[in-house]
Amino acid sequence: MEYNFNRIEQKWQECWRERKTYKVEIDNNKPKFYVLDMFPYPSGAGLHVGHPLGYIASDIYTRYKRQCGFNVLHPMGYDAFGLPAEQYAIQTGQHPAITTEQNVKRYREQLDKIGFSFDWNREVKTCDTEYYHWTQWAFLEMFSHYYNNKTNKADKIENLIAHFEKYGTENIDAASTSELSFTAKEWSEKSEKEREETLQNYRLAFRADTMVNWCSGLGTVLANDEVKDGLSVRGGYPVTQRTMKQWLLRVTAYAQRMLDGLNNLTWSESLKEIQRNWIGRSQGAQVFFDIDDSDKKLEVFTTRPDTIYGVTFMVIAPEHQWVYELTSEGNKESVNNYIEQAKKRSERERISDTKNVSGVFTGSFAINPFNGVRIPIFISDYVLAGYGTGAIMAVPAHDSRDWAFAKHFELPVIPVVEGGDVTKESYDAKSGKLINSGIITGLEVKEGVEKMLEEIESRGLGKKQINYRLRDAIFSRQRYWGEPFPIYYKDDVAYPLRADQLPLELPAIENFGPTEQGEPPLARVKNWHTTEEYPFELSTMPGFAGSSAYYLRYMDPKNNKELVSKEANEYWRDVDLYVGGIEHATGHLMYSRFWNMFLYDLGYVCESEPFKKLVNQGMIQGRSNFVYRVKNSNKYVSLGLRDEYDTQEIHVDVNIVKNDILDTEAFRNWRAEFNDAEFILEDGKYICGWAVEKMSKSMYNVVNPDTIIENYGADTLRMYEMFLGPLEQSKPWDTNGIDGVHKFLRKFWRLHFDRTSESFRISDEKATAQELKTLHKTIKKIREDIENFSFNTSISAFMICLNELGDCHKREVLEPLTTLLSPFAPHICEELWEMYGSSVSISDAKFPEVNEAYLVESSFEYPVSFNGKLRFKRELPLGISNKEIEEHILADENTAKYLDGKAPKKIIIVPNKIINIVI
RNA sequence: GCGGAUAUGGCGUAAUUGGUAGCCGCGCUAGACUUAGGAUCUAGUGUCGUGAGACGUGGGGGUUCGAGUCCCUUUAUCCGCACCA
Repeated sequence: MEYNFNRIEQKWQECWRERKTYKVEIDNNKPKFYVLDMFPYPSGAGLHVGHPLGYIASDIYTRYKRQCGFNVLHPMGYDAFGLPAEQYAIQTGQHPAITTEQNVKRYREQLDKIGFSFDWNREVKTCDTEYYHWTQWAFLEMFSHYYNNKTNKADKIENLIAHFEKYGTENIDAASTSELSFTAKEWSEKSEKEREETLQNYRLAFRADTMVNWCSGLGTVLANDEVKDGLSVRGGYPVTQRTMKQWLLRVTAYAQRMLDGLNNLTWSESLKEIQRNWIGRSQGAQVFFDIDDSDKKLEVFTTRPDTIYGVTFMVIAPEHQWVYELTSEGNKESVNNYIEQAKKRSERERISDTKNVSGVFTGSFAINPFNGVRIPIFISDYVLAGYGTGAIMAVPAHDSRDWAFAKHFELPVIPVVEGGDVTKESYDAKSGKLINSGIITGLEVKEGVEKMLEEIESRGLGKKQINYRLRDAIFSRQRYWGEPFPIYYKDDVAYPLRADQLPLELPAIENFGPTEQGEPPLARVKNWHTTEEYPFELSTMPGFAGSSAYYLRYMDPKNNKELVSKEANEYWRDVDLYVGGIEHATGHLMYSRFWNMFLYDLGYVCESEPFKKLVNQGMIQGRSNFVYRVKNSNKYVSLGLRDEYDTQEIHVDVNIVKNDILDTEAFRNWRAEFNDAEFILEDGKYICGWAVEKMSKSMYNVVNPDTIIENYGADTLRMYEMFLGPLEQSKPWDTNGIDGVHKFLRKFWRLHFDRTSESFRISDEKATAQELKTLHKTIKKIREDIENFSFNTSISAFMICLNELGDCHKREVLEPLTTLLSPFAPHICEELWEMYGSSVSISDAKFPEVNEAYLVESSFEYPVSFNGKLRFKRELPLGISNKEIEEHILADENTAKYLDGKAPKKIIIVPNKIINIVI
């Protein structure tokens, strides 16, 4: 019987659906295991062959774990709110909900064809009201909590208010936008509006005037991780800096915990490093500098307090709050000009223009607190308003940026660390002896830092401080297709809805663009207010809101009383294995950890980290094919002959090319312009050129899983995707080579059938020792490979196994082999499993165990080397002593030949490895 | 500039973790069976050499009886961050 993969796969996919084979429930008799894929954004283009790579890997692992006796949670859903559907809506008027629904349907069809073991009963869509109910709920919880640095966890805002009522800000150590100071009496005298403004300084979800990334192309603000090189990640529109009133999440409160938490996670080092860089912890000191003729003190942050004697000027950012106060009469004009210019520059210009030094003198002077020297204060955009205090003490001798600035404005450069020649360039190294440095002269840099920190604190000039690069996440988007904020305004003061008023449903609208006044689309909704007619917030939440806690919702997706029940959470706990792309390193994976830690503080979840182990699958790039058109003709020349002509390279659809050979008929039919194409062939074939490029429609290199499944079957697709190379490596998709794994499956199928009668027939004959050895070697290898996510080598192991078995039709060998193969190729194995006479799904079969007894060897073939060069091999029994081995070898006639009369200097014997004789 | 990763046949890759480099697959070559094959099967396939053999894991150096693997140095490619004080 032929291996009819189309029939088999369809049959089993239907069967699994009907029997609900992959439905999971809490089962306290079994250990749990949670395997999660990053849920997709259902885009209009559908899945290409690169998308399921991670899903296939996680599915293999899921099926394996299940056969090993775990109760495995393996859900799937859709990250359905987002920009593309909304951009499409603006262009076409088609409601994003409809577009999304269509795309979800298409995704589901494509996913189903690959044969995944998802529990679809637990499907979530972030745009479903029942789902975003809990996104809104979490937001309200953040709104009503602040971060207590003393207990190092989130605490109820009521407790903070109670403290204010009794003691004011005294003894408060809380994460805040700015440090406030007031008494209990002052608090009691505040109006309701003033109190709310004060509380916004502490809330974990809060509203503030803040410098934001404004993207006029998308008509919305963006978070830092949504901007790259001054352009929006989605769409590539330019981004400018602006001050706007926005909702933010105080993720910075959790910076240290997010940093520490990384140490206990089984994530790749590179991914952890990306998060560490993104958090960007730096330890240093806050120092106040007196300002000449003023009672103000300029606050700076420095990681090098040891270089304070080398400070020759100060620099503040153009956006610094004291810019105007520090500017003297005579400098007003130039300062104003500079600030105006700085405002106009986009983020992109500022980034690309880092080599040009620019700045302007304010006319003010600061006083160095250690040597009393009067130092000028400048304004320059190389100092960022958003980091530290927006002001720096400049040490040109030991900081390259300060050095460039000093050279440009001809400011003095005073070396304070021995080691470099500061007339040529700054000496930035953090080692050497301190010189010209008063009380710390002669100390090493490290000692100097310590000493200065003590001095700064004891003299009351400042204190030790830790700064983070991480910014609070801007949480509002001036967009329609997202979760509405459960917030209304009374007298411009934000009030939360009560939990029992949730969910606040996203109202339907018809025009999805911003209003003429530039307000968000929700401003078009007539009844967008509470029953008391207080207006709701017009912004919606960003994409990461919905994806931050979806892994919790899968545990208990239909619960309409809470995000997740205690029972479900305590059983499923956290994600044991998370598979997804590295592109979420600074976005989703940061926000999710923050969100989870917050819920952990409140006692809603029992694990502080959501994703224990994480595997980043590589990106699948496209492999484009080219034809070469002879210029000014409709002739096309094959790759090897193109040098003889003047040609033009044209992308050709990879689906009409096989093994780089063009299907010339299909090419003629591909597009009208090629209808009468002529070909200059080599060896009767048209060979195409190729290149690795991004997989995209415009390169005609998109390969759909559907096409592959039609031609080779889902099992072949699954195995080939794994065979392509190590999971974590990026690689181009190349359909060449798929025949190899397909042939393997066909061969495996044929072993179960009688050649002549074509009926299912396997023999009950006892397996030979050699066959059992091959089988158990393979079981061992496959087990190790799956645990190590080395799926490419496990496919090789299967192939080797079949090669070694040859024409073996024995049940004793083939039946365990079928189970072993079933996580990789579930359809064909289910079909065979049924023929073996089983009535249950193969996913309930026990994963084969290794019997080491079959693997025991009695002898070992030693490679014998002379001076490290292999000369011959000698088989010797196992377990004999090194002395006996030596005797055997010295007695060997080959040895005598290679020794050539000389005596060996040394004989190295590594049991079961090698024998090396040094002459 | 800082940080991370990678480099092995014509191609994708493998190597028991310091012990026979190139497993497995693609491609290619030859043969068999075929009316035919982009089907199937068999054999071969790192380079040079008729051969014995020599050379070979981006380049250079080192440690070692022995290095793809460890150390130093250098080059190239990819990724992340980037006036972060």
